[in-house]
Amino acid sequence: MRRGEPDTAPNGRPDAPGGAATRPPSQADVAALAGVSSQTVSRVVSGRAKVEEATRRRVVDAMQILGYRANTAARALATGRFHTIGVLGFTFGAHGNARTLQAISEQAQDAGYSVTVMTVRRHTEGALREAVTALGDQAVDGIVLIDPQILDRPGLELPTGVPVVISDGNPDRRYPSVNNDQTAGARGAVDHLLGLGHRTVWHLAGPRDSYAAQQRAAAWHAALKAAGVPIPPIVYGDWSAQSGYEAGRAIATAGEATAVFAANDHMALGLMRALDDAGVSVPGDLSVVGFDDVAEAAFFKPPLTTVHYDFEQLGRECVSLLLRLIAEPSADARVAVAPTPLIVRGSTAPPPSRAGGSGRH
Amino acid sequence: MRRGEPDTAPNGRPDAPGGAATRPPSQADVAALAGVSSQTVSRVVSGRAKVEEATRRRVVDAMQILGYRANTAARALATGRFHTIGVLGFTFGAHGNARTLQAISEQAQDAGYSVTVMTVRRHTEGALREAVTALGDQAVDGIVLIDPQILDRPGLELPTGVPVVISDGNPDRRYPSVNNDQTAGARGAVDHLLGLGHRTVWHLAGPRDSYAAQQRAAAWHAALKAAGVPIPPIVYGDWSAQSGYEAGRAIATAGEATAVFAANDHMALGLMRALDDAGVSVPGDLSVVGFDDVAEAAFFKPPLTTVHYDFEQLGRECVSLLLRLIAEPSADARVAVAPTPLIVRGSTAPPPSRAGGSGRH
DNA sequence: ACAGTATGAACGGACACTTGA
DNA sequence: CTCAAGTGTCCGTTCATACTG
Repeated sequence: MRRGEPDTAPNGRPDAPGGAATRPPSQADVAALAGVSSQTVSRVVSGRAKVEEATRRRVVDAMQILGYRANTAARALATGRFHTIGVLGFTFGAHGNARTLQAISEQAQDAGYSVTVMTVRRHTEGALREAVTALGDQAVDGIVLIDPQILDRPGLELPTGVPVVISDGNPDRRYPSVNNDQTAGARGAVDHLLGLGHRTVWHLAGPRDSYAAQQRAAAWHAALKAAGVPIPPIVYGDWSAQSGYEAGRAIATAGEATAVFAANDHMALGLMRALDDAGVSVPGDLSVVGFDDVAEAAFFKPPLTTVHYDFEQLGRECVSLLLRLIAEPSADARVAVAPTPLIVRGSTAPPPSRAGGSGRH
Repeated sequence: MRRGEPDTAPNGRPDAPGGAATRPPSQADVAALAGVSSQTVSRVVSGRAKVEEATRRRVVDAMQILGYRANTAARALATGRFHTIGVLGFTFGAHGNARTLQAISEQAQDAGYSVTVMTVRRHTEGALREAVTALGDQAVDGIVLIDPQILDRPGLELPTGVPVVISDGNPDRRYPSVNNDQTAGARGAVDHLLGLGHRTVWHLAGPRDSYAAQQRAAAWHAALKAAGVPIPPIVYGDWSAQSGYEAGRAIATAGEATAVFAANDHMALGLMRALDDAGVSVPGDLSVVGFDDVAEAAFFKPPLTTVHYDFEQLGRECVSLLLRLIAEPSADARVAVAPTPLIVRGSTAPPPSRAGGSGRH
């Protein structure tokens, strides 16, 4: 039914009859109704040029009547700008990413940008290429990479020509990144525990391929080294409470640790549960510190001492930086990092006194 | 630098010199390089028409060399299809919505669709209109409404002309919806508790404006009524653990309840924490059932008995239905609901024996 | 007549330039 | 000469149709 004058209603006013709407109203329709040229409609819409007030009103009224909405595709085609940013990640279902995405969405919306989410499947080769391809199909003005380890994927090629900002990523790479101060957070956790008198602090780390996990582990290591205390082996989890539980069983069995710094709150929860099952009291026998400060952490039993992480600010800063780079590709990419204060609750205490014996088994 | 022949390189091959890429390659560029017409390139891209194999190869090679990506805006303009679905909600940072969004994203991607997230701010009038306007700006082929109470907003007008599917929404409304079986889930929770011998079951509900919360509360009410047991007053929370904690204090103070069905796991967590603080043992003195079955619920103390909720299936079904409606607006909107089985863990038990006295204060 | 290929008009909006008071 | 409004071209694709060997 494209260009056929015979079988279609005249282009001028396609939805006049009460039937199904043929197509959305265009600038031309508005112009016709308002008795002006479509150029004038464009002026009114963009607000970038002078239009006489009376004319403007007529146009606005016509838009109202017809229910005119600008066609983003046409606008994007003409301007080369999509007013859309893409967010690329493994998953948006996980706590931290979800909060970051929400902040990104709000900040982008305030700036008049839409947000397109692009999921990279963890385990399929093809899907990876697909997601990135879609992102490269000239549909976004910029990209926030929310799971930076995606960059380690072989065969990955981020689209060139659009700016990319990495959320919580490796600053050594070729893209600018926005980071909360994970190092300070981890150090704060370790120092808190050492300050309570613990001889050393164990670490329940996130997965090896996570940059955030690596950073936290490195900061933990550095803090112990700086304090000159022995460095226990790292125990690895996968961010899940389940993995924390398994780690907790191992730690309880080993029976050496008096303090554990977990790389996120969910693992800390599983850890505490395993310790409880093993008859190890938290914080009486063993102190636990988490990371993230999820809203539930204060209601764990015991309430979890944890490092507060500001995902919202992270997301907002990513958008700010990205929009700056979109407007001015050579813009300064410095970004202020958000602090990561330690929230002390009930899961940490001085180690059990030597006098009382370590005999908790 | 638009149409000026004088000050611009000839349109034919703008990025030939090694300088900064002027603009992405177009079909015309590919066609020129391959020595065919751009129409032939279009055919190769769409695969919808016969092209001689040798020609096809030349075109594909040319696309490779130039790094050609189809311009989605131009395609959308020409076809009227955006291959994008919009997801509209209050927040994607909350647990359930985040998981649903992730499932939507994956399912949409598999079908070749992008996903645009549109956040409606809870408390600003203007922003609401803005979000919906953006969504209505002819940029999506369909919408999944993930927070159906958005529909209750005064002045809200969802764009017409694109199909809308509601996730977990009121089926009485004008849009088709996909629902997990919340009613069965809530009934299962209540029946489980009554089956354990509790005289009645209290309900810690979600916020009044949430349709999901309403449905769970209604099912709880119906189950009690069907059992012919007394119906305690509803206690309201806001989904947060904090609100669960406050409710828990009130319930502990009242001292009447022996069983509480909480409308989500996070409130159940706060509830249990408050009970513990008040010296009420769970499940010894009081049983608690949650709703959602978050991954952490098994690691609460005690492990939470809860109704399992399949957000992933919910999201997938929403996309399936929406794509069906996009392809065929009059398609059948029936959708199979996912079961919501009760997962029995450690937070439920028979009520304290009357003999032992109810005297826990 | 047949198989492939070339042609040119939309799609809706933006913008440089032009025209009318 | 200023300022509001109009004209015409182009953005990159798709699709119907005309063309060619």
